[in-house]
Amino acid sequence: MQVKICNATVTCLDQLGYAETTFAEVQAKAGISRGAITHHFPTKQALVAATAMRLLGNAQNPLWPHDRAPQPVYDLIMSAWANIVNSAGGRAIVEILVACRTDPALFGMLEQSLRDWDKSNLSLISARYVSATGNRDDTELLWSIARNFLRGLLLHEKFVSSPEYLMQMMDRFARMMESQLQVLPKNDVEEVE
Amino acid sequence: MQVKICNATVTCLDQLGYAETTFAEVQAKAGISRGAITHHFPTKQALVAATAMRLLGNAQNPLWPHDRAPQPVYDLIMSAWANIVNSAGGRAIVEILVACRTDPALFGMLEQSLRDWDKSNLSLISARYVSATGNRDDTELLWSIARNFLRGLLLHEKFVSSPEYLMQMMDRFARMMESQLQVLPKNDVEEVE
DNA sequence: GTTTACAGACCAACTGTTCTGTTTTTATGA
DNA sequence: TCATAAAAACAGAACAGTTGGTCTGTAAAC
Repeated sequence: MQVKICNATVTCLDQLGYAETTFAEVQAKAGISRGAITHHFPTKQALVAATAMRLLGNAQNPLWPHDRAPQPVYDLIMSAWANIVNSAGGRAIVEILVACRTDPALFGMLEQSLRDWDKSNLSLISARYVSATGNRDDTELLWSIARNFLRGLLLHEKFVSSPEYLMQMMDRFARMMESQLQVLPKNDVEEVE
Repeated sequence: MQVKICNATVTCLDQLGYAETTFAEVQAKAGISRGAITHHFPTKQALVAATAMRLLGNAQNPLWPHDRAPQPVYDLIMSAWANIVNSAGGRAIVEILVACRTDPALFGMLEQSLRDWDKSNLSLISARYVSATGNRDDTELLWSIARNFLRGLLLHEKFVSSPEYLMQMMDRFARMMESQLQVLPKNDVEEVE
């Protein structure tokens, strides 16, 4: 049930935005009663926060499975855009991030979790890629930059002159990152908790 | 009067977000009557769209005056962050961009203007900087990337582990851009309409 | 005198939350 | 195993507060 509610919330956030994501709308989209939602999530912030946590859990990189070699930098960036950031879940996350900026209650619920996710996500990726400088902090900086660029691109998407131009931006950015990062050779991988 | 109303709207967008930017709130912040707002801007979308246009007009680069030499790439990126993107107006613009994604009425009012602004802004900057490849399209791509990164950074700002880390990201990104772009020598500048 | 600029009341629609019921599951004890 | 009590899961009505938009009234400008 909670899964069903959160999924409907993601759809609402994506299609309607944070403000228009109302209990009534989620209820209709999920095909359940009002009481079911308020029982599990007493406030709107609790509903959205729970949805965010679920999204982050799912997005904890389905992109590089443990048992296969890491993707090339270029491919990873491209598929991160297509499969994560520019997906219903990715767009929902951006709605939530924006809402956090001006909704103190929501921010309080998510601040620590988002910080932790950020750290663990960077740890995970830094274990498989390395900056041309060999510096681990630099690797994390570069991937942080990539994530922020992709999120920013989401805001620009509807105003881009053509879909091809957006792809050119992606390509140019990915090539630039490619020149700064490389896949770690397998024997150099040190497992991170 | 319209200026006063729009300024109050910017403050509201920045501090409260798009959803909480209500007529009542703008009215209170501007210290005027309800009728004054609805007279000039019959709908909320009209109010926000007018505010956006005004913001874009103001942001049409106060950063590189016509009578002085262009700033170095690094400096331009740094001051664009501090003075444009991460300002009340910049944050308001991001709120509006996000709202446009799910508010068709607002999107319709701003789509063309934002596209035009984008184009003219890139034209202006491409007249003063050039990609290492010498390709003008590449120059525009790079500056588009920069703008989207800065906007994305705005969403991340409240979740960054420390202000210093954010500055490290800025520094790293600016250095990366610096390696791809250079200021055009003065005699090469071709004026663009 | 006609249009524009402002003032402020008014209203229907909607929102988040609370609440009272009803059903289902779970825990308990003999 | 099974009765039964307690708790959790759901359903849906009710409500106070707010919102965007409209409407009438007044003053000023052209």
